[in-house]
Amino acid sequence: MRISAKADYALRALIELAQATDGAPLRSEAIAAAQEVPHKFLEAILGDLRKTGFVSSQRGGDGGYRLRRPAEEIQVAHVLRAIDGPLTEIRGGCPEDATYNSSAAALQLVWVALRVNIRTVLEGVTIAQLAAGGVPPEIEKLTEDPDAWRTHWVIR
Amino acid sequence: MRISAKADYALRALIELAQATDGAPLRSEAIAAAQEVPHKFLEAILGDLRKTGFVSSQRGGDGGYRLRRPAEEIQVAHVLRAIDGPLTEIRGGCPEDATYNSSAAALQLVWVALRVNIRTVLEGVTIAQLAAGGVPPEIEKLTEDPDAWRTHWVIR
DNA sequence: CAGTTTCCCTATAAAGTCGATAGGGATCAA
DNA sequence: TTGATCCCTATCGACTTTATAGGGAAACTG
Repeated sequence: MRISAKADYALRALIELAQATDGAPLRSEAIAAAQEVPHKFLEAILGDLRKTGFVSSQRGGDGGYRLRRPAEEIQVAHVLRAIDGPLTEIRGGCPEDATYNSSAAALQLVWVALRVNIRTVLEGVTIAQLAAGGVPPEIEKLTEDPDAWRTHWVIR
Repeated sequence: MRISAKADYALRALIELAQATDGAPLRSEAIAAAQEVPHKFLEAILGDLRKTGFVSSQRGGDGGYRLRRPAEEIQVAHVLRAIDGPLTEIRGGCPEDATYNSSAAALQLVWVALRVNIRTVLEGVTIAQLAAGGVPPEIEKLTEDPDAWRTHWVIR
């Protein structure tokens, strides 16, 4: 699972917007500064988020960006799909379309099961929860094993 | 999670080798034909699998490739890491190295939990199981919900 | 030892993606 | 009208992906 810089920046921008409680919109420059992200790059990402309905924008002196949907309804998965495309892709297609000859047929089960487990996490966390500084208990539970925090290296 | 053609071909080649029970090695051409994979591309992949210790090779008239390790000990995750790199990457680094300011700190928990769930599937299936035509019951259980077989589209 | 077979190594290549940067046009509020 | 801000297009270098082509090196066969 490769999370691009673009997707990471998009999530951080949405979290920042979710934390702006007062009515005033946030300028892209302010978001970029708060999250230490290249301003012009973030501008392009905010454009994508606007086209996909996550934020609305206003130009002019008091302009900026606002969340367009309640933060409680925006799942991490929604953002990743809008920015990076499908969560799970096998050779450029979706898992249920992967076809194998009989000797490798079980591979498809692996890809479908993999997608299920990816969805459990990414559809189980909302921008509102992240903006509040946490994740749901069932997700947090997954991180409690110390091994979860260790990299498993390639065997050579 | 993006599974490249290369990784997919590598897994299918290893499954094919695991099913070759008699002592004779399998020629790359034979594997390519059985799995309908471009021969020259597969040759390069088999070279990678040899360098990473998954297979051994022999040249000459009766040459070909053999598994170098027991199929029961080769996890899908091992192959993907050797061919495609780390299972989970956030902006080019590992989840535990992702750093955020305090307002977005909870994102790291998402990435760590995500990696845990990815590992559960990919470290839970071996080449031997795939060659036998199935996956462990706890993995298969994940695929039983009909929704597991449906694509979740982007919300616009 | 010659011939055949197979692996092995290097080069090439088109297309696409990623992570930006630059410049200026469009729009809005005061 | 002015200044602020969003918005659009173009560009860029580096890298990755999915291959294809040609021939060298080694092993076995008779």
